[in-house]
Amino acid sequence: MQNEPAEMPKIALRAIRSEAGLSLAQTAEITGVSKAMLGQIERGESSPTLVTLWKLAKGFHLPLTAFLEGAATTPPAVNFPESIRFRTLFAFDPTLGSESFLITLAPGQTHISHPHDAGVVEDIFVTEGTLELQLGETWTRYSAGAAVRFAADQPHSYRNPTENPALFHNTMHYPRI
Amino acid sequence: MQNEPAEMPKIALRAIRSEAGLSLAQTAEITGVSKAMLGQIERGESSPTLVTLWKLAKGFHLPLTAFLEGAATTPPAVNFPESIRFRTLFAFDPTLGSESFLITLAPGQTHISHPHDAGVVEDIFVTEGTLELQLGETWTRYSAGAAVRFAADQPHSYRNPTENPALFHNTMHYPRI
DNA sequence: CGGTCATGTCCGTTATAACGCACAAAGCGT
DNA sequence: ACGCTTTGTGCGTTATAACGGACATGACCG
Repeated sequence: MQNEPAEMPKIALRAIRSEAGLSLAQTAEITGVSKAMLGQIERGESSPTLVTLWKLAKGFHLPLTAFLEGAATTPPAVNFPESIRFRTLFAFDPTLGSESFLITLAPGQTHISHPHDAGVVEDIFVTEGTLELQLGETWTRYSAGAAVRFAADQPHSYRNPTENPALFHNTMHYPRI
Repeated sequence: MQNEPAEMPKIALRAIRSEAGLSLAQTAEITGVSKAMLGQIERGESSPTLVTLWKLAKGFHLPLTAFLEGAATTPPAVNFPESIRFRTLFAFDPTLGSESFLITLAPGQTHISHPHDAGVVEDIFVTEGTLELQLGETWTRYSAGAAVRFAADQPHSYRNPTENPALFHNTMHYPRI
């Protein structure tokens, strides 16, 4: 089983380069990788070294993952009922070790969460409105688009200090081992 | 000009391997990369090829990004050729076995995702607009508020058939072997 | 103290990534 | 047409990634 036909990982170099409107020569200039090599990489005739990939990333001022097809991934969607306060998006799954919720916090409301087990990590992503999170003594304010990850084995609270509802994503990770 | 001291990208191989409690020989067995080469990579004496990195990722059933330390430390938002925007909310964490993105799909755009490793589960939550997900042959439409979980070890695509941008959350789970 | 096994590193050879330069094809003036 | 430029690809050489097998070290056990 082990070696799959290998489906050699393809590099998004050609797409990125043409997006930037650069020639091979120009790309060689800014990346420090030879023109010939760039061509071979684009045609899949060569499997670049990590240092070469690094040069490309630096030259284009992009993260390395921008060139890797298999690194970042994709999405889809489905229909669900609406307007809920505390909605379970994905129930706990022992194999995956996580569960996630969509939480709506009404204006002025505060929610106190008791500490979870040691090692548990919690993710917050604010999709709408503004939310304040208390960790230890300090409250921190987060607005739509903010993403926070923190250790959940400590007391923490949420509150919505605004006049509008706050909507956020909450994912709990229960680490393996 | 600029060859910056280069800050040669470091590979997290040793950490991942010891985490899994494997010897070099065992690792060579499951990845198909020779023991000697694994040692050199771990000591930074060799810059692995993309195919080699790929073998490592396959062998450990991990995404490629799990091995790249400096990959996520560059820009936060990436522009893909096809007008799809990936913003990394939480980079891959081997302990938690997950990574998550915020994805914007422009009107009329389609994005094709290659199958991931067996057992990989993908979560989608639509926060804004409408998008369609293809699993196998069938397209399904999802609107804001919809949540989907599906096996990512199959080809899948998403598209935005509307006139407005679609915004959704994407979380990848890499289950323990 | 020897064996035996496991670990990781060193060494010689082969495969191939990366280079520089030269070339063929396509574009642009004049 | 003709040069001149710019595109990308081909070719020979060099650098190095990758391999298999031998080696040194330490752990465990008689």
